[in-house]
Amino acid sequence: MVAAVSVVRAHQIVLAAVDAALEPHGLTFARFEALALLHFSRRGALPMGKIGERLQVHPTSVTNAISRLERDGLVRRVPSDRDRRTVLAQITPDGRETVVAAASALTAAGFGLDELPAAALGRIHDALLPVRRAAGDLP
Amino acid sequence: MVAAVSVVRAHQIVLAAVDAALEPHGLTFARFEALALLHFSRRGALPMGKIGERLQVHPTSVTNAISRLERDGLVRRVPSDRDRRTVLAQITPDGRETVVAAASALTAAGFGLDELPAAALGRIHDALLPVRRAAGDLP
DNA sequence: CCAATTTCAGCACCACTGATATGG
DNA sequence: CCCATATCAGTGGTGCTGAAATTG
Repeated sequence: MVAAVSVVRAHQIVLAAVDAALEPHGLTFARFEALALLHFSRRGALPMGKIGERLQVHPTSVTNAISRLERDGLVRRVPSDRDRRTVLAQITPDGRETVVAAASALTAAGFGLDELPAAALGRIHDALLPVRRAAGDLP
Repeated sequence: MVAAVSVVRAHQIVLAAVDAALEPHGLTFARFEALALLHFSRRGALPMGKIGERLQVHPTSVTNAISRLERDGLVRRVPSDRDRRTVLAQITPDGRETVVAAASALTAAGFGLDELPAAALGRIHDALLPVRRAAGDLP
């Protein structure tokens, strides 16, 4: 119980700091994740379904996030040439610019963890590994 | 960055399990927290503002959560006799019954952490302590 | 005919802002 | 007159379900 409350509380703290850092760039954490995923993908484009799979979110959430990113000109929807059912989300030059700037803002803000030494950050990551592994969040 | 993503991901996993355990009792995590806070309070009643302070949530969120708990008969709103501006949320017998049952369901579900040995849970808690301390979440 | 992919409409929840009524 | 307390209305975000269209 104590561990669960810790995780929930820590999340609120970290996410608040993350959102504050992202807000000036017009991004939420979910949308930043999607944009970063595209940025680091091979072709700068992925099928909608693949995005949901990687990010562990519902298909409709992907539709929603990508729609907003598209409205802001950070992503384009392009049809796949292999399967006419699938839609690819492709990051635009504007999108790449934004995601890089947002990432800088995040590191500058320290993710809400800026008071902590690197060793503490490592402990956090290591301690949470088994949780994520048990949930299939990691390979 | 890795630590921050770990916290966010772990939160999603834990909260999903927690919500699933709470759902049969008609509670969300936020409402469970509020109910538990009242249950363990001295008089079984606290001012709305005090609840928001302890739970680190917005005043309007408290109004919302308590309204729903009241609708379900788990809490009553009673005026304070010391300050006619303040409203006390008081847990009802039904509320106490529900919060105890929900807590059992939570421990039975293992908080989404049931695959982990106690040592791992301790490490999670300890690793996240400095985060919460830095944010003033702990005394 | 069935399955996969995406989208849409609709609902519940949470968090916030701004305005308001009441009272200290 | 100013501040505190709580509420309400409205907005944005997220996550789900159920249904639809299109294609494999």
